[in-house]
Amino acid sequence: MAQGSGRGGSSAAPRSVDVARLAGVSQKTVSRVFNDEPYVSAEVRRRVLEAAGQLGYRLNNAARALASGRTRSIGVVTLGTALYGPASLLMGVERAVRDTGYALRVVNTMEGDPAGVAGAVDSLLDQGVDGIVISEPIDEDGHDKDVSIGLDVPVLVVGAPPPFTAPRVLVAGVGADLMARTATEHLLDLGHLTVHHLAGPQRWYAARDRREGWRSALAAQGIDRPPVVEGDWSAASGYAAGRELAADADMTAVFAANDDMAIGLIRALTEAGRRVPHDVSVVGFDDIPVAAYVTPPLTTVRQPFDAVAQQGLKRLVHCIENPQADPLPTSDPPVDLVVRASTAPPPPRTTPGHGRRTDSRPYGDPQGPPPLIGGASDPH
Amino acid sequence: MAQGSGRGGSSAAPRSVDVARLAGVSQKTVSRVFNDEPYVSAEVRRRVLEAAGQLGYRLNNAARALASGRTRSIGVVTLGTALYGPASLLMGVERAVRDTGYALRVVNTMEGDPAGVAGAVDSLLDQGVDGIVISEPIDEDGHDKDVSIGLDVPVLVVGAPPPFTAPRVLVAGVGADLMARTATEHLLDLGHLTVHHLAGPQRWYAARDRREGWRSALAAQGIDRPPVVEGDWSAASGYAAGRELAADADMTAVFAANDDMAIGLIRALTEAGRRVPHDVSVVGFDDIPVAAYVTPPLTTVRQPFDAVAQQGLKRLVHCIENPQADPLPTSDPPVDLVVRASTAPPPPRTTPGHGRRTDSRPYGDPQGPPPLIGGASDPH
DNA sequence: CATAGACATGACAGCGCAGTCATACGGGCA
DNA sequence: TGCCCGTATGACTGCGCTGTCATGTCTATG
Repeated sequence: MAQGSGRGGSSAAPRSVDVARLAGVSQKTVSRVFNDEPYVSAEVRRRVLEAAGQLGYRLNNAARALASGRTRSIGVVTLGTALYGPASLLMGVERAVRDTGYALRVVNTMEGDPAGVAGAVDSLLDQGVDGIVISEPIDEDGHDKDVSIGLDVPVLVVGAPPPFTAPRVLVAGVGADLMARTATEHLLDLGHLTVHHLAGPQRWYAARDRREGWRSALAAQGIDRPPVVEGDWSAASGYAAGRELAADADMTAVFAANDDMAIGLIRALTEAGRRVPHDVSVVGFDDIPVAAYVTPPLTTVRQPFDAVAQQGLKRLVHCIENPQADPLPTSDPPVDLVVRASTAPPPPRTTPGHGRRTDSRPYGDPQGPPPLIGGASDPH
Repeated sequence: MAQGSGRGGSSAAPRSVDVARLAGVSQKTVSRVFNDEPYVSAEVRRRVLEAAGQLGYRLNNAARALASGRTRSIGVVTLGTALYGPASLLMGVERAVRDTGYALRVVNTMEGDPAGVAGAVDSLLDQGVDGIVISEPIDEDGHDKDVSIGLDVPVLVVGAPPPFTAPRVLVAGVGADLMARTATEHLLDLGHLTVHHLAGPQRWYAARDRREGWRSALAAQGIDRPPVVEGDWSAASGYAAGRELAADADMTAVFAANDDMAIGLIRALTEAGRRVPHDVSVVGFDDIPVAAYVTPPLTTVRQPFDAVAQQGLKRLVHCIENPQADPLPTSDPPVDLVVRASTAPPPPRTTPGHGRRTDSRPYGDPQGPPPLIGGASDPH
């Protein structure tokens, strides 16, 4: 229909019949070649490929999807932010998807979007996908709690517990709780009596996870938990939190739920005369690209986005292609604490207030370990 | 085929015929309703929608694409990095695409990928898209120069000149050259005699653009250009460049092609005893989220990613849906220089070496304007 | 030498929709 | 009254591919 002109036309994308005719085989054989099906002789395969190349033939995906019932594409639901974590995860997913031979469809859920994750999933189902990846979902007002997937499409949830009612759900944890715990323990090991926590917005599962890791590290040692300060991931919110925390003279260590907030926090502390890491140690989370170069270089935790995405997608694809089979096992990603110069032992407690050192070295030149740049403890 | 079972089955996605039967209309009428075609009475439309809701019907996109020849999706080619610029642009594109009613397919080109942009475009064409957005392409060895799009699919190139041979190409500039020029002029206006440039990798058009803006600002005032130092966008490369530049005692101002490099640069200068902004002023590019909170808060240029993406997509969609019509006009995005505390007038030149001030205020407390946080000159 | 099996290919139907055309109805206008 | 046009609907076809099954050829084996 679209193309009413008779056979004579020279434009119009070539179809598999055209290739078949040119190669002197049946249309079905062309299909076999392009799907790597068995039982095609080398000679015929060669002829078909040559004819295809000559005509500039490419498989029509729509027809393929219609006939086979599979779209060979995977949908991803992401937050619509350029935040380092979500963005990195998305890139990891893209890389991983490409390896699997599937195509990628992307849909955002804007924060505050009433439709939320459910709407995004719906739109992916409309578009037609064989599997869905939900990356770091947030829990808008608790309403997303029970997103149910009507269709029998497997879902991979990354970085969150499964709040989804669906026939087949996989979970790929980035192990944020464990990593947060490691970060907190690092501070305790340095001798800090307790560790404050600058949390992310608790609507985010990722933020809750990190808080939980912090909580469990303190709980394991029977340490009381100072009140949690909550930010919104932004450096601005970290700055605001820092002004608040700076007032607490006993505060010597903070675990921030991401690097941006840690940087804002450090700035506020510095302005308030609390030196980092002299007076206060700060650990971030993410290892954003500039973390090693801010002042002081930030001790932080690096998330294995690529590894998580790759493993998760392998499992998702397995689940798509072997609907009955058991899901592949999952292995925990490694924890990677990057120790730089924003953490140090706490100041001596004999004299309350400032420590005994009165040298005038500016904050820009911390006395702790020298800035680690691309060195042994800054693997890359 | 896929489904051999007779009519009796209760699962299997409902088709438009099923809806038609239930609503007592023809299949074609259901199609009309779902495509908002004219000539459907209100009563029939209501009945169809009700039946569809009852059955949980959703249009089958593959069939639709096959029958109509349009996939209603747009492909994006991005670099596979979580760098702030590309990531923000991608998010902007996602938001904009959603508004247009198209779906989004995403493909990365990894840096160093021999196939490069051409391969990514090819894979999108394989997948079937009605339009393509190429976001901040890079020019791998100059080989990408002439990516030609065989199919008659309109292409929108963002942030680069059009190196593409295609029937229909649109360009959406982020105006990086103009912005770079503004940044450079800001430094000259402060009294700096010249401005050094820490460039991005010149394979990137974005990096070339910024260098060109810097060049033209100096050229306009007849100022000699110091040699360009080239980094790779990373803070590490900025740091390395900083060590190099710090040796040049005459150097008082640097325009860095992105914020990450600016931050690494500042760290290196600070370690070398060159205070920012006392001794050296630094301007970054991008306005990454932490830019206002590093030490010193970074003067930088904010790119209007959302505006560019939105306008570009509007034009692309127009081009898709009106193949013959003239492309929509383009308007230049606004330049947004965010002045913070990393720039100041140059030190007095009477005494070579350090300026006249000897006060011992640490760098963390710059004498320039106070850190601007969420204030008037930090609009957000 | 007959025959089962592995291999190689083709004929045919139909996936679920949108395009085209035919048809039927109702009112304004000559 | 008859005609035409705008409206509303349906029958039919085919988009380009893949699944199923039939068919044909060749080799190994009893």
